Amino acid sequence: MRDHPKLPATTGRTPLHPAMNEAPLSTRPDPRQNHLLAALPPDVQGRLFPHLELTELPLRSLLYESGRPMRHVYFPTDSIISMQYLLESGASTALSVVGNEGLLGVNLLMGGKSTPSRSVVQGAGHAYRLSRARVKEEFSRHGEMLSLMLRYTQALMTQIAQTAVCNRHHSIDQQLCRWLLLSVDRLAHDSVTLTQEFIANMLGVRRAGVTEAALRLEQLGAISYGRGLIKVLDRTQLERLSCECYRVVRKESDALLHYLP
Amino acid sequence: MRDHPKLPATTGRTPLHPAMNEAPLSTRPDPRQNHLLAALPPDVQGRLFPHLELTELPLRSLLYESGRPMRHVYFPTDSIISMQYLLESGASTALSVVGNEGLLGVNLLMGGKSTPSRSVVQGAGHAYRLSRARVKEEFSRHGEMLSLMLRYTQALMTQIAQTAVCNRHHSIDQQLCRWLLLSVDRLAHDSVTLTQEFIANMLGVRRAGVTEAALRLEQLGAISYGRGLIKVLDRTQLERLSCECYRVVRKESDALLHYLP
DNA sequence: GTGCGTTTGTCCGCCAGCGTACCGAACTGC
DNA sequence: GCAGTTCGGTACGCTGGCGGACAAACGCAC
Repeated sequence: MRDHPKLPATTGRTPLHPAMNEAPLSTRPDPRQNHLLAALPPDVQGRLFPHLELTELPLRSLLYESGRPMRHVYFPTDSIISMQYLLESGASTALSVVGNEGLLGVNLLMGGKSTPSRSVVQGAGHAYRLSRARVKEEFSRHGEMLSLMLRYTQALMTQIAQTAVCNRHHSIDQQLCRWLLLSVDRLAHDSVTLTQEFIANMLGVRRAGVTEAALRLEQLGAISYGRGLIKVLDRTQLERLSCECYRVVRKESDALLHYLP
Repeated sequence: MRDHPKLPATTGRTPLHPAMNEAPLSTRPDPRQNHLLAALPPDVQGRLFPHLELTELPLRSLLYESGRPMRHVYFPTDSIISMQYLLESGASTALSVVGNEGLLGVNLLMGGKSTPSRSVVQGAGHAYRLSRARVKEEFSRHGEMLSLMLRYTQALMTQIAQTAVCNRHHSIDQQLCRWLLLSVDRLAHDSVTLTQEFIANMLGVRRAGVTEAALRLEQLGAISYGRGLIKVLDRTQLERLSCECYRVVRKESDALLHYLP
């Protein structure tokens, strides 16, 4: 009963499968900006890298739509994508945040064709993608690719689980901190370009609720912001204000993925 | 800030690894009561079944403790287990409900050794278990076992994700309905033996909140209950009163697992 | 530099759920 | 059959976040 209809958000404003902008090889960013791709052994890289398609991901475009067939697996390089669930009422909740530490489309890897959730670009940038067939083929070799992706899946599950916990027990302030930290961790710089409206949609709260929380964080000197740009000024403080959920997710991903080759 | 310290729940009251009660082979329940075990091809069954250990799971015992090494994968036959996260404050939230349709310990399968969550028996009964080594060995064959478990993992992720959504947007009444349905779906009969206190711990809400919700459901004729026993009288109504979260989870698991061999 | 759409700040009434506490009824053990 | 414990019902004041709405600040386009 706490549903609050929201604009159907980004649906329809942007194409479902954003045009693939294939840049000339010489100017392509290094696929190894993505930690998972970087962690693959040379022989696997040799097989896969020629098939990677560079894809431009404009803000608010959709990688996957709920229930629709998924055609590719995406490896973000400098983009950030949120998995979120859109309710019948139009409200939504973000389930996880994925950047260059991970990939999108784990279900494809696991034999599924779609998910109930959708994936929205929350930080414009790029990703490399591989077709379903190509990924399956590599998967069927049961090599390093498989075990790496499975480990990542665990980290992702932890993140989703912790979102559930956070949604039940923690204040908007704490959730905003968690979410800012998760986003900033996945960027080379320390600013997130998003409006409060968008953030409210991510967290599944009122826009006004985000305004109030952001004001408090600004007064504490943890962030500064304005018109769609949030700068993290004091990371340490943000971590202190955040709930245990952030720390749990961080610790778990570090443990599972940070000792990559 | 909405944390509300609870009794550290079942911790310490019951042994972490409940004594394994190996029944004589003749009286062992059929492992195929568990849908996943049943779905394995005969050759895999032939390899694994001799190594299955029947385990008795008393109410409130723990299969896994947060952060502690996991030694077995469990396949419930007539028991129900909840994965839940225990917060520093002592509060908790259930992330998923697992019965004879699934298994516990997916992270083991995926190369992990522990999870931040713990697993609590919420319906006494039995499960078969396999040692980590045995499972890994079978997994390394990359056969039906692997693909089956991966498909189950997807269903589990959906359940956890939907818990996150539900926690954000739906009333206690709706969550109670969802949770009762998920539990009853995993039982041969239609009663759940649990106190309101325990349910409150699962959902991460006040005990009094559960009382109020249960009263409403009883007045509507959907359930009857008393002293730790809840009977589902009108399943259809319960589904109607429940939120979309239940339906999404149900549909997704059916799609992934119901067309099993 | 004017105008308009976007973004952010603020306000108000409302309520679900919280924390806490107390009580009686039902069951258990002796 | 009595004492002690567990379980469920109820009450009360409180508050975070909701829904809705309006206005000010900002910046882009012309």
